[in-house]
Amino acid sequence: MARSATTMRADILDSAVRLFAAHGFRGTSLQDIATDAGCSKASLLYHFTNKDAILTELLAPVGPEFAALEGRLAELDGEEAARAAVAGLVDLSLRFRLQVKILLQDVDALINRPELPDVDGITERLTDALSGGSAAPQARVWAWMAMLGIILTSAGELTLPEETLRAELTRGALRTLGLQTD
Amino acid sequence: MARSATTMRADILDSAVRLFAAHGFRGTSLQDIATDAGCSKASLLYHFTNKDAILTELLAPVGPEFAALEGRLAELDGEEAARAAVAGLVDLSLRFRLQVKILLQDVDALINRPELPDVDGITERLTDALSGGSAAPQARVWAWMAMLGIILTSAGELTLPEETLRAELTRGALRTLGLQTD
DNA sequence: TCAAATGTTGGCCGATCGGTCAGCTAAGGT
DNA sequence: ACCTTAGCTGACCGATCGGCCAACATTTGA
Repeated sequence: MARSATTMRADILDSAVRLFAAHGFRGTSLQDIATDAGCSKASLLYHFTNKDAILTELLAPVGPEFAALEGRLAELDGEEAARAAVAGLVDLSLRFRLQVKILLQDVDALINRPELPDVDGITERLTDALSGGSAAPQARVWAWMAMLGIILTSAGELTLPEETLRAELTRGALRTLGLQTD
Repeated sequence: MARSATTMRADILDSAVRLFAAHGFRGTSLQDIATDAGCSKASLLYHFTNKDAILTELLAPVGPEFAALEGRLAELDGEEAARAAVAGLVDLSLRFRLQVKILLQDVDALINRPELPDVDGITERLTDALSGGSAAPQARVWAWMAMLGIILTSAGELTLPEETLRAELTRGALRTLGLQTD
């Protein structure tokens, strides 16, 4: 018992989220995760029932956060809703960089999994909120939604400090939607 | 000899580009492509030396197009270069929807393949062109570059006519970059 | 002190992957 | 009629995948 069960699970999830984000879910083997986490492949499957369970658990915190954002947006209308949606999405994307990347790049492998966040539904409702602030057509909103998640793809390459990145993402989003920036 | 060699190769590439775009390179097996193209797996490997060769060939037309765009941009400066870069990228992304999606989502599987377009280098030079028109910081340009490619991900879901999509993508890009729109 | 519980591992399994090969069919030239 | 060639295929191969299990190590509590 080198590490406690809690520590071991955390280490495995830490390795998995980095590797899934870098090489994709299908491009990462259990052996890859085990090597990175410093244990055997069999040990992974003692702490997690299977590979999918690892993915499900590391994405678990994201679902409720999106749901909470949707709840907040439901009470707003028009431009106010759109600005809140931008702020919320920028915040979530920065706080869950790797998870958002996984959600986007492996969306095909994740679709139709009831235990995971309903990406399509979430996207649809957020699109409604973003469109509320202007007559921004479908394509413009879609474009910005996609942009937000994918820019974090280049996590390692973007050397900007987090606050600068947050400000630029917010400004770019508002501009794309046709809303005034400070 | 059901189909001529030329027809067969074209059919295989047509199946492959759709399946790679939908399920990823790693998520598509040779058997999947063969079934879709209506032939045996062995027949694929008669027409193409291996799975990589299929990928290389269906991406082949994209590289020269990007290179040509870079060439045109090299003769321009400042805002003029940025506007030309936007127009060129929108055009390429619309004309090579599926290929662009593959390039983005499977970038990890494609990196360091000398026979394929140098994604990193292309991105870097286009980023320079886009930045030329304004003081647009790194993050804003990156964000829009990513957006452009990924929006085409939702090819099937976006029901907008191509001309509307082209206009909206162009307008959104110019706005994000802080350039005036018509 | 010694089980019982917890954590860990090497070795193994069936499935699937990309890729090979001998051999089949059909068309074309002579 | 015959042979060559191009096109195509079922069967098979080695490698790798996710997952399972018996056995072993370590800690814990009575």
